[in-house]
Amino acid sequence: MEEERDVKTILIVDDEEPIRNILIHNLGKEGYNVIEASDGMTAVDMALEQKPDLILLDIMLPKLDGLSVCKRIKNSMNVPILMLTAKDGEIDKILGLELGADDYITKPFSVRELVARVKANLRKVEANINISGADKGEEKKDAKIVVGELELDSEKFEVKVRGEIIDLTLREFEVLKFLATQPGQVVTRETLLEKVWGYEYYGDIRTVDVTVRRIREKIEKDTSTPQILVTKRGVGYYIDDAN
Amino acid sequence: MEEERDVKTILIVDDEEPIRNILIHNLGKEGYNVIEASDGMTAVDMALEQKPDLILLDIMLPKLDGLSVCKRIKNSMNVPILMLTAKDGEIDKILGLELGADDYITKPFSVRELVARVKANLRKVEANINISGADKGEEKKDAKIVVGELELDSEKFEVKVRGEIIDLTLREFEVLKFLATQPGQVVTRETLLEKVWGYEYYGDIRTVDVTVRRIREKIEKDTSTPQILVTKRGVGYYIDDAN
DNA sequence: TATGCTTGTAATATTTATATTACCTTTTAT
DNA sequence: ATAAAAGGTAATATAAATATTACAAGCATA
Repeated sequence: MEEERDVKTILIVDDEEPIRNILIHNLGKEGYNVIEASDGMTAVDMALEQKPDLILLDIMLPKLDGLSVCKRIKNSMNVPILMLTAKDGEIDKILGLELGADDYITKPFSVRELVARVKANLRKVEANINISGADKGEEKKDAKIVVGELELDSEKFEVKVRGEIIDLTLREFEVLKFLATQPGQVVTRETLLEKVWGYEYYGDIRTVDVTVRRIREKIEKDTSTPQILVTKRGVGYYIDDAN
Repeated sequence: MEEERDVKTILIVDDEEPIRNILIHNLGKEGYNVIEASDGMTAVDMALEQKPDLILLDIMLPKLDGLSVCKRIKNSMNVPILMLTAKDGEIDKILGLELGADDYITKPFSVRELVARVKANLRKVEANINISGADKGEEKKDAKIVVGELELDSEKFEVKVRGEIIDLTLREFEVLKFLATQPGQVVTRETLLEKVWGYEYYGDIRTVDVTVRRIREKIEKDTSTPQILVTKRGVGYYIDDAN
């Protein structure tokens, strides 16, 4: 029978001290040995030197972003990496770019859930079970979304309207994509701010209106009577799939 | 017209007077009604008595610490609480988050950021009140209501009558939805005003009639002999589910 | 560091929803 | 049948949400 192995070490990488403290406290309480880094460079160094059993990695980092950190570490060692993200759009990057992240969790996360995920990932490694973050969102493979005369390609970040390629900025693309993944469903501005801009965003709600207008300028025949990206007054916006 | 309607009240809880003053000044400037408490006990009392729309709560307090205050208040009312924390000794914050604090901000904070966070949190609450559970992703249970030849979809804010999609305004939709959730049940105008328009609404009762009429124009074959949204003379309105 | 592109902000204009009012019609009770 | 009550309607006024615009700030790139 296998005895309990020595204490597991977890490396936390986040530039916000409060977040690190939350994690240190809770994971420490669970009996893990916790080490921390506040920027990407340091994270890579610590990972290679101390060889933690698991890494919690924020995607937004100074000096070297989380995605690059993930790639570099995965390049030279096989440690489970759990990514922290602030908005839904970032999940695509994690899953799509084949960085080798093993799991992800969106902020704001419940501490209980995070601890559970950490445990699960450690367990799986120990049992040598091959896991991938993809088991969370199978349908994420839908790189292409087609709604009416709208086509989105999340891999190419390309949009076609009536067959014609349209050039959207990243922000515009993400808003359109979020709406297009659930055609007909009315989405509030608040939801868009949270899912596209990120929960940490605290700006004017009208920002959404302006972005919507810019999208419309590019995809609608007549901006004054939108046929695709439609307003539901008093509620928010939706993609009209009635066609 | 009066201007007392939606002035939001914010309770500031901090033992340092200078901090309180900064907050009072800045939030007051933004048009909020600001009340203050300098210790935990008073804070709980004031919260329960005055029912502020949002609470700014320092974690370090005399008499009763911020965490306990948070817990007590959250226990008896559902108000957004924004925790203020000093930059060191942050471990406690975790607990704050687990206790149901909605957000936190670390000292020293930028006033601009704090005001933005306050706004964001109030906005979130408001969005949830106005469009009840619409995109909270919680209970999809009552997303669709079908009564006779009437179908309501609360996610799409869409109404179908005899298969045909009808375009209702938000107010119309909410009245119809309220009635449709309890088919056959007669609802008074007063109840509708309270449930759809809101507690604090004091306006003409005729408003209901007019709204009902507009709904009828859209869903009834013949407005002079309503088959779906029916009047119960002397009482109010109801959805006829006898069909 | 200059340049162009993206994004956010704030002020204003426009559109749409909603409320209110006055008056009309129907029902009810006597 | 008639008055009183209840409800309906349409026109208009008001309020609110949204659209638009111009500009500024940020960022990356050359």
